[in-house]
Amino acid sequence: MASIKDVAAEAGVSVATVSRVLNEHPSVSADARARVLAAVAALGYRPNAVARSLRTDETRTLGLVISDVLNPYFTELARSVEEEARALGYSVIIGNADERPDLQDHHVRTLLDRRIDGLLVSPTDGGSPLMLEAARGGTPMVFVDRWIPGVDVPVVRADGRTAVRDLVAHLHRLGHRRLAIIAGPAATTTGQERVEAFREALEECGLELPDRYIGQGDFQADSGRRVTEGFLDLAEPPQVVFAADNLMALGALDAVRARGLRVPDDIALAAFDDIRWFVHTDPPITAIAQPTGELGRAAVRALVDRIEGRAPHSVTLPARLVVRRSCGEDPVTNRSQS
Amino acid sequence: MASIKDVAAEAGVSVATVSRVLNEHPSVSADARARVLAAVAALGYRPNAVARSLRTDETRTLGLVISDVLNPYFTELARSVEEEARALGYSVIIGNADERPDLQDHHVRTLLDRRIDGLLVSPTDGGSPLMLEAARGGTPMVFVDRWIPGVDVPVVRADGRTAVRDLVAHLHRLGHRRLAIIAGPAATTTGQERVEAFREALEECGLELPDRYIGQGDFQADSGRRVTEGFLDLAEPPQVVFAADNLMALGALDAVRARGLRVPDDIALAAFDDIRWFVHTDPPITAIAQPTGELGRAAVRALVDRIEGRAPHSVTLPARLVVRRSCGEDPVTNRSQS
DNA sequence: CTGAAAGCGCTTACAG
DNA sequence: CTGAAAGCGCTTACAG
Repeated sequence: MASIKDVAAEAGVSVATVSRVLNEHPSVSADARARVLAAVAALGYRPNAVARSLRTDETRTLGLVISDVLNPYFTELARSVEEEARALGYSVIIGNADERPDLQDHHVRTLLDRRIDGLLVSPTDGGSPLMLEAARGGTPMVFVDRWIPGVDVPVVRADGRTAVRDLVAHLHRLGHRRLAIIAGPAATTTGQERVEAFREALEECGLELPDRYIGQGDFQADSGRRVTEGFLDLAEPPQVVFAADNLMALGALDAVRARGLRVPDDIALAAFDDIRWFVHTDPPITAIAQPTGELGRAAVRALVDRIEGRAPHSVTLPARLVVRRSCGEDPVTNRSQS
Repeated sequence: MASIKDVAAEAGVSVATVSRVLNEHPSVSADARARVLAAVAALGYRPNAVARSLRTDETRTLGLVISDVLNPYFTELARSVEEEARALGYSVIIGNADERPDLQDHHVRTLLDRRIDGLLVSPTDGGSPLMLEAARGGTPMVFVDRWIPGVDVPVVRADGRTAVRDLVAHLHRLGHRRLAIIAGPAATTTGQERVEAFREALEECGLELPDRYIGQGDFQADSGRRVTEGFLDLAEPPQVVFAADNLMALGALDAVRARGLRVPDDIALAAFDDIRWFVHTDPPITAIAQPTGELGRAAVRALVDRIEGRAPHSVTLPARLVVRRSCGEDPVTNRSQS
């Protein structure tokens, strides 16, 4: 592959001049520029980004470590992150942690070794030594969706509290009194928050959230299935199951179906995170929708602010309830939404 | 950030010795090794992969350019690619082309500039000059899922011909005679092949595929919706719609639902590509499943073979029909499958 | 406006 | 076993 030396030789100038033309440095004569450009075209030259990065100490690359690419929520997040980054002149390398702290560390390490300019993380756990060290060690970093308390890193996330309250009010209005939740890992902020928000909302309606109605999941479908089976085995099963993410809702649906039961007649179901397929499931599923695209874009902007020396700020956006039929028919709330 | 010089100074050896320890070169004394390791730990040193790549001319990185990350098929493909690559000691950078040739070129260019060791591509179109040049210019390359004819690049893909024949036989048995297809872009191999396979299978059953029953889609949900509306507007609408990918099936479902019609009573639906949600849609959708994980792994192995100087080979794996209820009840075929 | 030269952080043939 | 040195492909302060 042609190097800058070849271009310089072909154009009859020094490599410095070639570099200046490539970087649009103003002080280059029109003649030199033309000759360089011709040589570049003739040789099909493309600058070596590796060499450039070594010299300039910037890679124009962002790392994004997410907990699970197969989760449509994160897929969409990743997509909006890449879009915004591209618009700002950055590439992004995605690391999929698969909800495994060891894999998460593997990716953080690899990304750091590659000297990415900044790191966007949705932590799988409470924060490994490596991640804490990176955050303190000056690597520009921003948390998206989930975060790690006690670390001085901006957080871009959605607040589902209001939407959860709307959901519980909706359920209460439909006559449901025994509400259960499939929780995410307690080591994640979203895992904790959604349970807390749910509990508070129940309290406002004068309802309790007994321990047997809190199932421990891990944001993956299998755990949703397992927890739901446990709920169904109870002497007094819940009337509603609220899954803290869309994959666990899928698992819950599997479990209900395997027993030959029907949603919402036998048991109601709702989920945190809305996905396109929820419109077409049997029945369509009531869900809490996050402004995913906005989150991704805001996270990139915050990170790039930090990288380029501006003050980054945390962002919290509201989530909203989308009522469908999986909790029963509600003549009051169930309008044109779908 | 500490460099190899700092480590050398701290350990009281030359940078050459540090490098040897780090690369597990055999001729290093136990004493020197111990001192270097101690210095590495003390400084929290991590080798700069950018510098190493510049020197060794290898990045241990694979590029993967896919047509649409939001398509669950490609998400799963990307995941298996990353897994296999990681197992073989490579990282992967994903570029999402969003079915746009210009974006595809953008990613290919960026990846090439970064000097990735090899490129995995599922082309969005018939092949831009850039891609053809890369293929001919010696960049190790492998096509996955889709490919570009006339280029000497190994192809790893699924052959859906048999499964499509099984599908059509199933439909015929159910009494359906007017079958339509929502095709993918003619510029993609999968877009073409699926229509051809469908047409051939129909012929075997003595059925025709008239032009009005071939709708031109682009593998995105919106096109599935639009084409399906067209079908439903026909004086004699088809009895079955076969969507050439899962997203267009989603769009078709939207369109059918918007008209207040029911699947399969008013119109039957089947899709190429199986996804988890198809079990839970209303009704569950009959689909052709690709061995996606295997495809991703085989593609990586072929690419790494090529990179490391072994002879890569093309791989074709069979797809299979998964019968559900979206085409009507079939007492013969519809057994324990789901 | 232009070029020679230094240097980014590594690896590796060469000499000892 | 070890180190000095060259060099990967760039960018950029410096001198002219």
